[in-house]
Amino acid sequence: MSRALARKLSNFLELTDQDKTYLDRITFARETVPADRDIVGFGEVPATMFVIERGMAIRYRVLRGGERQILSFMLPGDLCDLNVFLLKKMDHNVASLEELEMSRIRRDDVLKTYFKRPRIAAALWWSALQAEAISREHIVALGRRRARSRLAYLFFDIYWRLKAVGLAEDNVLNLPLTQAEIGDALGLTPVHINRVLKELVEEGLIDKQRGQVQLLNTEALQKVADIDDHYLHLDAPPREIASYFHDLERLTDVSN
Amino acid sequence: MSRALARKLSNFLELTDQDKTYLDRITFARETVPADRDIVGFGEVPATMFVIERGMAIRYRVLRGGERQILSFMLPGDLCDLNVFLLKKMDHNVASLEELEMSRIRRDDVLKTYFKRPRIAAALWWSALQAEAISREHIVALGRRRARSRLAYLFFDIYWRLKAVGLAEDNVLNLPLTQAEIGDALGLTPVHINRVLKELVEEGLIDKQRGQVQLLNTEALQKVADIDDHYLHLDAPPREIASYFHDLERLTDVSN
DNA sequence: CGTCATCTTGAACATGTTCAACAGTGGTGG
DNA sequence: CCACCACTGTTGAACATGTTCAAGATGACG
Repeated sequence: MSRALARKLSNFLELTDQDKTYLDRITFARETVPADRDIVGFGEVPATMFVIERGMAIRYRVLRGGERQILSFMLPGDLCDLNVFLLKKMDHNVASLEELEMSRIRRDDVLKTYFKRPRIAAALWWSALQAEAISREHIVALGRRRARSRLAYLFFDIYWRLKAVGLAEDNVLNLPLTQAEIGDALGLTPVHINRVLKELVEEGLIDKQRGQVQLLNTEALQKVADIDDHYLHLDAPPREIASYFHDLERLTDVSN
Repeated sequence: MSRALARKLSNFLELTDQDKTYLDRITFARETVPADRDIVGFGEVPATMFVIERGMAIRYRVLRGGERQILSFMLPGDLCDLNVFLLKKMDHNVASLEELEMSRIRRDDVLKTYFKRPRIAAALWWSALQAEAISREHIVALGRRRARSRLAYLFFDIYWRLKAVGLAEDNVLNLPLTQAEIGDALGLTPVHINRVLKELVEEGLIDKQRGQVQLLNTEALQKVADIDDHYLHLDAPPREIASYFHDLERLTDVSN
């Protein structure tokens, strides 16, 4: 059922057919969500975890004054949240940015995975780690980068992540965001986003049209962004860890 | 050996004497680190995880231009990182802010804990979750709050966390930070920190002297910070989760 | 074809930065 | 014990980046 999840996890380890079958079995209730709908609301106690299958979602917080801060973007294959299982209630919202498809994974099945399918659990853990690395980069961007730099960083973040799940052509990315939403992610006003975006286009660094951005000069743009492509930690885990989980799984009941 | 860790984890679940003995057994190599030393450097592959026993540390990144962004503060009982185990190399540094004591936990012992002591593993997982909630709040602060608000937020963050491990008297917190370091955490310049700090003192909201901050009017200050105290998720996990791990542990070999 | 959201642009403004100078403070060695 | 040094904190003035407010243009969609 969940092609996206398998695709994402296979960045971390090679999935056997058996693994893929297992993932198919625990993902269920695939559904289509219209654009701009809250998927999980502040204060709720989510009973299942879910996976984005198609489309883009955000996690965000709204402050008392009504300002919004987007905490992260969720792309196909991303999980939300390995975490919320232990929390009593959500401290933020999750919403669709466009029409998307998602499916669910039961809390029980996640817990069981931890003990019955250590390799897959390790891959899930890994994807949580990657999310944290992304979140660290977000903090750096908001704390210590100027507007142009934040924008460039955003493009690369999304581009590399889309690319990692095979959803971006070379130097082109779909970005179904209004300028206000970009501002909410980067801690800037829509007006300023508009201006800086215009600059980047005029300088020939990017081109844009209808929710699509083309990176015209990646080298220069990456200099503007001041990042390298290592922070995503998309490469496989250290060998010893991988083999630890592999060995462990051989000793474990994999029958269900 | 590790009083701090047990103290912290007991916020999440009741630790039996056996649990405490187990934690003692897996923490080792307690050592004292002088102030302003890198504990784990960028690019390194950490072989062990560690726990802060006494004192304060930071995780930080340095940009090409030399600007620094502090990613998080690490207080006694905090782990660094449940995460790095799966990463090939560190994408940030960890350093001591003052003289501190830390001890280590072997990678193997962490992995074994996951399968042999599910309850403790759940508590470790929980503490990783809490760290993420803190990091979400950091993003909100940097993205959508003004300087006064960020400062007030920082005081509460550290205060509540210190309080949770029994290390803060009422409305007083030790904050062994220079104004430059506060700036590096909040995405502001030292000069501006100085000015806003002065404002807060003149308004009678706080008092400060020698690395110590007193919260004089918590109600007003919390309004300035625009946060509530729920985000730390210090309360226990949902009952069903707790009992799941409890049951699981009864079926598991706890002998070593 | 009308309506709503989004985008675009200008001008005045605010918050925070930069640069620079000096004061306090703690630690070190003579 | 004092003198010196380095780091931290403090303050002012000019400046820059990004915000706010406001108005109009464009575009998507029924």
